[in-house]
Amino acid sequence: MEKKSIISKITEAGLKKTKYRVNIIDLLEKSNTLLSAQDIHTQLIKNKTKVNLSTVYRTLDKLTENGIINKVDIEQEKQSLYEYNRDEHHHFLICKNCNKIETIYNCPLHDYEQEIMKDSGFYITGHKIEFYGYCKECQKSLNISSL
Amino acid sequence: MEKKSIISKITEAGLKKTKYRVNIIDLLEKSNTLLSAQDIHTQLIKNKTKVNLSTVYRTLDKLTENGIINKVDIEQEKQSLYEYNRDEHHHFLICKNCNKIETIYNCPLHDYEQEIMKDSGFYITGHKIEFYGYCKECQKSLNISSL
DNA sequence: CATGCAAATGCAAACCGTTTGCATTCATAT
DNA sequence: ATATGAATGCAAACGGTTTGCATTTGCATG
Repeated sequence: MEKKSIISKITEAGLKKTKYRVNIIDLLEKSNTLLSAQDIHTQLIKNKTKVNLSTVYRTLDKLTENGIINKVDIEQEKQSLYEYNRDEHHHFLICKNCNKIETIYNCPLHDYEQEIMKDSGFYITGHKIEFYGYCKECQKSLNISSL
Repeated sequence: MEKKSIISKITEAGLKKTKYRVNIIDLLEKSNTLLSAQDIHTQLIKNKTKVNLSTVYRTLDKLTENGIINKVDIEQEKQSLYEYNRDEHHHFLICKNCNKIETIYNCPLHDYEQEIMKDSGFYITGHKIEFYGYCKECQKSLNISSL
């Protein structure tokens, strides 16, 4: 993503443009994996951007509040993870062996939610699914026959 | 559940029968809500069973490892919660207003999992769903029209 | 019933990801 | 150019959970 549109993301949210916000959005937008606050901190330091870990946390909070990024809490991960928000509903496939996290973009729950609402009276506004299992590579190395 | 069958649960798992294990299983089996380690500790103290919090944690770990209870991590809850394992596949409805957690017992994901496995090559062994929204009572108090 | 051994427990301290209070610096509206 | 509130750095606190170690307990065995 160009720097311009990163900056407009920030200002449109009513936030001040700071180098950390720009850098962190950029990092997340470019990353093809979920990143923890620590990961991001390490990356920034590596890129010669000295920054305090607590600033990273505060930045991530602000960006999450404003819908620019998503905070993702995965069951067995101790650290919260973050991703750039591309406004695409998705869920994660979590490998129990190598801990790799894959993303899937279709979701079958819409009809089912209607059904639950009718049956239970609970008004559903969102959901989260995590699938656990073994990725292609680990199936081979662990000798798991998938189908 | 009678005390006898609690004890056989413990011994069948190859664990020593201790008063804490018996009491904690009993508590969870009787509870109609999920309980945290703290909740359980408080309950035991209230029932005149002096016990250390770290023992509660160790007991819950052991019982979880042996499939007698389930550990449940809910997104915004800081503490892990525990429930007696009734071997019924289920998911939770989490009220964003009062934080009450309801349980639902049917699940539409089986067919969908087959599809994902075929499409992605990822071998799925389990999943977790959380639904967020508003329970019946909170819909009234917050004036949310559900349908 | 006595005994030995591994497992379970209590206690205090550590752990670790995250948050917070406060003084300083910075972004931006005027 | 400047004033003002927001953002940052730093160190310390927080809080749920884990751990090391000395002591106690459950239970298999004789």
